Amino acid sequence: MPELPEVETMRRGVLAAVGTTIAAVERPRSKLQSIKFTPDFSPLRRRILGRTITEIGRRGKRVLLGLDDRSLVVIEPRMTGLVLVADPPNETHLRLVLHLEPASSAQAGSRDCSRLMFWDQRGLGTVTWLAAEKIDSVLGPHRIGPDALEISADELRLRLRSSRRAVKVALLDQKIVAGIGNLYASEILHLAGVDPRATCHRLSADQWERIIQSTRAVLQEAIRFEGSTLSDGTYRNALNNPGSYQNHHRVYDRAGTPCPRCQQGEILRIVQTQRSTYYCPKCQQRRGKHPLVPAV
DNA sequence: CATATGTCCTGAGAGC
DNA sequence: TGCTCTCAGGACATAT
Repeated sequence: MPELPEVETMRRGVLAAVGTTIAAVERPRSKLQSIKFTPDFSPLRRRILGRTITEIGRRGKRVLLGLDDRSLVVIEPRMTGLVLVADPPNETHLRLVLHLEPASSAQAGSRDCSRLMFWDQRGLGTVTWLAAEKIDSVLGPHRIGPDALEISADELRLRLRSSRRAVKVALLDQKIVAGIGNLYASEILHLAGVDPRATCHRLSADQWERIIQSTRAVLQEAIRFEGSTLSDGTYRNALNNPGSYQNHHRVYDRAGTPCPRCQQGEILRIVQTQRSTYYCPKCQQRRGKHPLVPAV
């Protein structure tokens, strides 16, 4: 699940690890198949053991641990991965444990962060170590687009103005804009009052402006509520507590309920490129009056 | 049995 | 025809 708001919440939740040194790297033994490490686990452990974590960042839906030799550990949660500093939901799906020590005695005892963990139920997530000189080829602008919280309406329109794809499908393309996933794409387009089936090259500058405003509003609000924990309960923040933005969803997984804005139509579920899309057929139309973007 | 929030790859078909 | 774009489908692995 983790999309930009969930990954950003994870990142903020493990910031206490900045300044600590990686004292041990453990892959808990389990009957499950290992997640994918690049390079393989043993060489990866050798590369990061003894290094100090100098910064913790985010690139789209990935958490980045910057090390003191300018190399990078990239944690990619994909469907069910979690980055944790508190005890994980269970031991079975714990995939990686970094044991941390304060780098200087000055830090000891202040903020406690003795372990940084990666937990992943389905095991589709990945952990990758990148030497400094390889970072750009994997995470550079030709591989991943601008962050969804930073891209401008003009830049987004420029990148999609000749596209024949439906706008909802295009917003999921991480090379175009990074961080939007299936859940937030529906929420963003509902707030923007744009039909998710509308073709990109037919959208007006005004519609792109509303999409950008809604992107920022929805993602920032979702971060404020620490992301969405759906009915399966999988997503947790770094302290293993659920988010609460699911209580503010307007359309996602709400087919058959009245539209919270116009109160007229029922929310519909359709399928686009094999994935669910939710929208209100009354206030998200290709043509006709577009609604005001309400304050969030 | 079908469903699930992400990403990567291959191949078929459409359209300029 | 050739090139580019788009999408279906499968894969990954687990749980409800």
